[in-house]
Amino acid sequence: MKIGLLAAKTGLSIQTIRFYERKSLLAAPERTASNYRSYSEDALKQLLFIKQCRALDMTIEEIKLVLETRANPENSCENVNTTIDKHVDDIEHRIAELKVLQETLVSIRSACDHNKKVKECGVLHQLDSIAEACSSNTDN
Amino acid sequence: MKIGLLAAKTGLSIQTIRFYERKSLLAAPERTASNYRSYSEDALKQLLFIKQCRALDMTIEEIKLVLETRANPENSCENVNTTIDKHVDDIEHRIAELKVLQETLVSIRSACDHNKKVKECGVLHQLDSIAEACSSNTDN
DNA sequence: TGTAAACTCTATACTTGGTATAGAGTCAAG
DNA sequence: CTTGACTCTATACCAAGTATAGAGTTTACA
Repeated sequence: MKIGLLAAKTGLSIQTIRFYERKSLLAAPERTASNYRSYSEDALKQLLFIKQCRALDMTIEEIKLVLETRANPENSCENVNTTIDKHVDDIEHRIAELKVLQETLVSIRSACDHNKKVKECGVLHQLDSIAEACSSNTDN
Repeated sequence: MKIGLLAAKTGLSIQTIRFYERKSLLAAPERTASNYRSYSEDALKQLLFIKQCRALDMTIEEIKLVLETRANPENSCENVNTTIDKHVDDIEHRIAELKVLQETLVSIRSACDHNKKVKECGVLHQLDSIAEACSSNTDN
C-alpha cells in the first residue's frame, strides 16, 4: 500500500510517517519503480504500535528502545518495564506541578472579580508583588 | 548594569535575556560605547514579572499581551483576566488527560510484574492489542 | 489520447522556549 | 602586557512534528 492509504489507516499524517522513517522508528519500505513508498501490513502494525506508545507520551527514543527490545522474543523485557515505570513517575510529578500551578492561578485570578482598569487590577498587582518577592530572594 | 549581573539577579540565563529581547518581551536596552547592553532597574522588574508569568506557564505571546495591557493604567484589564481564565482551563484539561494516561500506564504495567522474556511480557502484549483495537476502528 | 486532478517525491523552513557553540571584541587585575 | 572573565553577533540544535515549494507520477474522465 502507498503512503496515503497507510496514513488514512493509521490516522497519522503522511509527513509524520516519513518523519518516523527518518528517525528510524519505522524501517524504510520498498519502493515502486517510480520511487513511491510501498508498505506491508507489518508496517501498518508497527505504526499502530508506535502510535499507541506516543499516545502514552513516550518519546521517540524510548519507543525505539521498546521496539528494539521487542524485536527479540528471547530478550528480557526489563527495559520496557523500566520505561513504563519512569513514565508513571514523570506523569505523577507533572500532575503535582500542574495542581500547584492551578491553585496559584486560581488564587491570583480571585484578586480581580470584575473587569476593572489596569491600575486597579488585583491580578496584575499580584503578579507584580510575587515578582518582587522573588527579587529579594535572588540578590545573592 | 550589564547583562551578567542582570542574569544573576533574575536567575535567568544571559541567553534567555537576549532571547526575550529578540522576541520583544523586553525592550532593547541602552548600549555602552563598546556595545555592551546596559540595563536599568526597570528592566530588572520587567524581567521578574516575565519570569513570574513564565512560571505560571504563560506563553511568550500571552505575556506580551499582558505587558501591553499593563503599559496603560487606564486600560481595562479584561485581557489579563481572560488570559488567566484560559490557562486555568487549559491546565484543568491537561491534568485530566494526564490522569487518564496515568491510569492506562498503571494498568498496562500491571500486566508484567516480574522481569520476563519479551515473548511472555504482558506489557508488550497489551501495547500490541490496544494498537490492533485502534486498527479496526480506523478501517474507514 | 490528452489533460487535469490527485497523489507522491525530496528538501527545506517553521513552530516553542529556550540552550550551546564559534569566533571576535572588550575590560580588569596582576 | 598578557591572562582570564566578560560580552557581542550569528548560527545551530533540541522534540515532535507541520507546512511549503517545486518536481515528477498516476488516475479518471472526456
